[in-house]
Formats: sequence, C-alpha cells, structure tokens
Amino acid sequence: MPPTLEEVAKLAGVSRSTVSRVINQQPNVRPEVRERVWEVIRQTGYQPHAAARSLATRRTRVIGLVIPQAVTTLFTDPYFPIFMRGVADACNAHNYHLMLSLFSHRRAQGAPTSQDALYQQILRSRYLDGVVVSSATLDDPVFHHLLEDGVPFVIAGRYPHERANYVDVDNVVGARMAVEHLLRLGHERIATITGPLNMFAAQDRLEGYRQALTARGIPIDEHLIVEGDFTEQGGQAAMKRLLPYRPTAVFAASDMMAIGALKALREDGLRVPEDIALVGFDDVPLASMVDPALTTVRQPIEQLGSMAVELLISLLENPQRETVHRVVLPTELVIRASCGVRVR
Amino acid sequence: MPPTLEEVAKLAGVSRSTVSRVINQQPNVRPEVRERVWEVIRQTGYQPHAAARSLATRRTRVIGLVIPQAVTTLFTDPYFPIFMRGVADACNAHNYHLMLSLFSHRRAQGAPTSQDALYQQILRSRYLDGVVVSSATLDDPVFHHLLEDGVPFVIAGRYPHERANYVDVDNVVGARMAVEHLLRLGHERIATITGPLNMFAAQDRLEGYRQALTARGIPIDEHLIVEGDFTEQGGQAAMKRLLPYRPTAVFAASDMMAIGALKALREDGLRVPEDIALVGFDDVPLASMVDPALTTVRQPIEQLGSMAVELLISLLENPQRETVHRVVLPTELVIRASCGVRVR
DNA sequence: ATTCTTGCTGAGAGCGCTCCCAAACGCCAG
DNA sequence: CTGGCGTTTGGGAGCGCTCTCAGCAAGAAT
Repeated sequence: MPPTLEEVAKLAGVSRSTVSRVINQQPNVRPEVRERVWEVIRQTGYQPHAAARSLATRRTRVIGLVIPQAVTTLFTDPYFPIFMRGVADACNAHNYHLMLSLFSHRRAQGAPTSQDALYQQILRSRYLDGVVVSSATLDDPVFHHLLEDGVPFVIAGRYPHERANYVDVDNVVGARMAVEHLLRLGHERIATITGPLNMFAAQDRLEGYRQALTARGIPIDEHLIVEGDFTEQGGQAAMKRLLPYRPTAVFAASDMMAIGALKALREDGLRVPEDIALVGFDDVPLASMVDPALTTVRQPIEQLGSMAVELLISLLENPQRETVHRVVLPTELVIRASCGVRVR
Repeated sequence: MPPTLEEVAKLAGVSRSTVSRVINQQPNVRPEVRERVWEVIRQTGYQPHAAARSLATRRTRVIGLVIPQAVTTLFTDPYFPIFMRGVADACNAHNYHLMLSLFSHRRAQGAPTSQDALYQQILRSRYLDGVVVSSATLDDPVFHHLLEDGVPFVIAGRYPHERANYVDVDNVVGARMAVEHLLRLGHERIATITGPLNMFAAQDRLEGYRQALTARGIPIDEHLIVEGDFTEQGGQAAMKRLLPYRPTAVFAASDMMAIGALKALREDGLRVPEDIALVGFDDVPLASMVDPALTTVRQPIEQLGSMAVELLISLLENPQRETVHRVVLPTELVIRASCGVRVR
C-alpha cells in the first residue's frame, strides 16, 4: 500500500497542506521544513495519486493521440511511427502522459460500442486534458465531438474550422516543387497518384500539382490524375490504371505509393528513371533505400508530432488566450535517382 | 460544465446511489426507475468522471504499453506498429484505455527527469492498472520497478522470473525450422545474423540455429555467427562482416536484417538465391514485397499484442488467482524465393 | 508598547464517485 | 392485523488530493 500525503505529513511532523506545497513547488515553506519533507518523500517513495490529484485540480496531464478510421494505412506507412515518436518525445519532455486511441474498422462490426460512442466516452469522462488528432478524414465525427465537448485539440493536418488549431506542412508548395522539378527536367506528360481525396493532405498535394502545371501553361489532363489511398498496394493499382495514358513522369503523393508505382512499372518492364521518372512525398527512411532511391518531398514528420503536442500544451497552460494557433512547416525537395537526374 | 452524478440523480428524482447502480449495471433497481434514469443520462450526455471513479474504485481501466530503450529499432521495424495494433484492438474490445510510454535515449541527456524516475512516476502514481512491456532488454530496470511496486504486468517476450507473466512466440523452434530448411536444401555453411543478444528473442533464435546444426552433426563455426541489432543497417553491416567467410546460406533473425543483408550481398555482386540463400524472421509485410521475396518465419505479431492484453486483463479482473500465466504461440515457416526453392 | 505587515502553517471543505448500511416499502403467512 | 423477509432506495463516509482562508509568530513601522 503506497503512502498517502497524509502519512507523509505525519512522518514529517507537518500538515497535509505543507507537504502539498512542497511537492507542488510552491513558495512559503521554510527551507528546513521543505528539506525534511523531501527527505520523507524520498524515503517512502511517495508519489501523488494521479486520480486524487486530477479530481481536485480538474486536470490529468494526459493528452490523447487520436487516430481514426484509416488505420490500415497507418500501420503500413512508416509515417505513423515517426510521427508518434515526435509526439511521445514532446510529451515526455513536458511531463505529460500519452493516451493512444486507435480505432480500426473491425471494431465496428459486432463490437459492443460504436466508434462514435467510444469517442464520446473518452472525451467526456475527462480522462484527457486535450487531444492531438492525426490523419483524420474531413468528415470524421471526432471533430464534431471535440468542438461540442469543448476539448482542446490540435490537428496534425489542416482543418478549416475557425476554432481548429493545427500544425501542418506546406503540402501545396511541396507538391508544386516536386512537379516543377519534373517540368524542369523536360517532362510534360506528368501524372499524379493522389492520396484519398477526403483528406486535406491529399487535396493540397493535388492542388500543388495543378498549380505547377497551370503556371507552366500545361493543361490538366484528368486521365493523368488517379486517386490512391496512401498505401503501397494502392499506388501499384493506381500506376496500372495510369499506364495506358503513357505519362513520362509520375508524382505520387506519398512514398509508399511511389514504391507501389515502382513495382507496377517494373512489372510492366519499364525502367525508372530511364523510361519514366518518379517522385514521391514524405521522405520516409525507406525512400532512400529502394532502388532507385526515391526523389521525394521531405516533410518534417517527427517535428510535426512534437509541434502538435507543444501547441496543445501551450493551449492547455494558457487558457486565457483565445487565439487560434496554426503552424505550417516547410517542405524540402530531396533529389535522388528516381527522377532521372544524376546525383553527384 | 458536464453534469455530475448528483445532477442526474436530481433530474431523475432519485438518489446518487440509484444512478450509480444504473450506470454500473447493478441489480435491485425497479425497471421503470432504471429506464427513467437512463433517459436522463441519455439526454444530458452524462459520462462518469474518470478520476472520481478511479479514486473510489482504485482502478483506472487504463493499461500501459511500455517500450523501453531500443526505440530506434522499433521505429524502423514494421513489427512495432503491427504489435501495437493488436494491443489497441484488444484494449478497445475490453473497454480499456491505452497509455503509451516510449522512452528514447535522447530523453536521457539533459532531460529534467531520468527514464528511471519516469517509470517510477508513472507506476506509482497509479495511473495504470497494469502494464504490457515489449521489446525490453534483459537488464531493463523496468522489471525491477514493476515487481517492486507490485504492478501487474505481462511481457511480450520471455522473461525468466518466477513472477513474470509473458506471451511469447516459439523462437527456438521457429529458428530451428528455418535452419533445418536450409540444411534440407543441402547447405552446410550456414551463417546467422543474430539480434542484439541482450534480448531473449535474439538469444532464442540463436539457440534454434545452434540446435538445428548440432542435430545434424555440423559443428558450430563461430565466425558464421555475427551479432546484429534488428535493424536494416545492422543487417547490412553484419552481412559484410560475414562475407569473407563465404557462407552459402544465411539465417537472419529478423526480416529487416535480412533485407539489409540482401543489400550487402547485392553490393557485393552476389545473387540471392542463386549464389547465397537467405531466410528471415517475422514475416512483416515487407518480406513478401522485396525482390526476391523473403523466405521467413512467420510469427503472429498482432496476436501477440492482443494476447498480452487479454492476459493482463484477466490478471486484473481475477486477482485471486496467483498463478503465473505464460503463453507461447507457434511460428510457421513461410517459403518464398530467397531460399532457392522454386515456389509453385 | 501597539499596530501593521509579512511569512509560514494548519484546518476544513470539496472535487465526483462507490460502497456499506440502515430505512422504507411492499408482500405474504400466521 | 401484525411480524418477518426480501427488494428497493437513500444517506453518509471516504477515496487522496488541492485550495482558500484563518491563525500565528516574528519583525517592521508607528
């Protein structure tokens, strides 16, 4: 049975209040008393009871990481673990704890509780001080619940609601850079494999693609735009659909899809970059390891995760400021072999 | 301000106790009263306050997933996300919540709190009912803390302590099957790239390797045993060290290391499987996607995660049973192209 | 010497829930 | 009509903490 505040107080010969002041680093405790209390705390291994503290303070120091729906993608794409590491690191650094809420579809069928009910349950039960949402689709009900229940939250990815705080990378510019690079190399029939278009990141990257072509006066050929789902298989399938239209270059909106496309091309006997140029997006570690190494748009995935947490924490700890926070991180074109430029 | 039990009670014209009985599905409430209470709960969107409940019941319905030390590996190896999905699914299914504790080394230097202190803090503050530990090294201090503080826990992977519950796969048999397969194909100079030998999984797979050779009367050549670290780079480096000893086949203790080895071989101008046979371990999705597709030992990673959680929950909900629970899941040899047998 | 600060300490109430116990309420048998 | 019994209900205490407020001592100001 671990000791309580009360017991520590008795052992140190002071009152509960004083011990409470000591652990919460409040002033107005005589140094010698403070030291005596610390000594007892050390000896007993006392640690405040989280639930009791939460009940009194109405804060838990726990933030949630909610990853809805598209779970399948997330577990095949290296993006996710990297993002999570950023999140976890930032939590550790600020002494917050991380609650992970993953919802897979399978849960839906025959499960005692619907995903929707689960959201509500978690949010309303005040387990969490705030929430980071990643990779949600535009229509995900989680946003509705979050706003309704007034739970502070930060989205990793853009979201157009006046009360939505988010951290995003500049997907439009990133995609445009990628396509502009292909244009510069002389390509004109440039195809794109998009992400699922119910996600902003996918929409924005498509927008960047369009902008680059339009700026160059090249008309958009809708046949050269195929929707993928951010997975390798999806990329492979999309590439197959693209092949009849004979693009000379492809911009895939994620590295995993690019790798899938690579496979489809290889199966078709096409060489990259000799026969067709390929550019990805994300710069996951795998991108530099495939053959040919992937030219891609690097986004600071880990930083995205930690920034989201930092933002959320600053929101939690300065509730007076009603301002909405939005951060957009830059992307960077990483030129490797797959686009057909010799790398020195 | 969300409603409290008290308020729901007032609205339904009953006492706190009755509402509590309704929420906790206890008997001895008149059906009509029960229905009336439910109605109010529905209308108000009432959800019990987690902290208050925990304080009274001394349970949180939160379990921790602790992933110590070797974080780097974990974030490049697809093993980890798959395992986590199993864990998350099982939690969802049982209405438990998942707290994720990742500790990266970087945290160590200059951080306000040491990893050790963090463990203690989390465990002692009673945030968690129990803990699942994955991928720990043998000497990880977390085990000490867990045992000392009497926190129920389940390890994913073997651990030789009389009070340690674990879920593991049969690494010895799996490795032996892999090597026996290579023997059957006529190989005699079989090398192995082990995992970090301060992990049981690595030790056990090495043991399987040894058993297979010894059973066949082939002496162990220590030059053919090289320690890796479960990463692709590690596998690549290990393979390079192995090359001078000219093995005709290699058993890598993880798919990622096998893929690294593949790279090293290719760089050296060797073809797989023609010049050298290669077998991996894990059967991560990537294994079937590389060229040549990897022969490997499949372990039920996701099931490992969910079993660990199920075990832990059964421990938590039947505390009377003092028995130690140990589950060992079977592995399965998956024959693909990299070992040199034509797959029909 | 008296009042006013100021710094330190302790007591009490309360956070929202559970759980034990006693009271109230039938209902049936005697 | 009363006693006994099982079911249903309500009240109180308590889980371990924080936080406000009042008390107290000691030094500063009058």
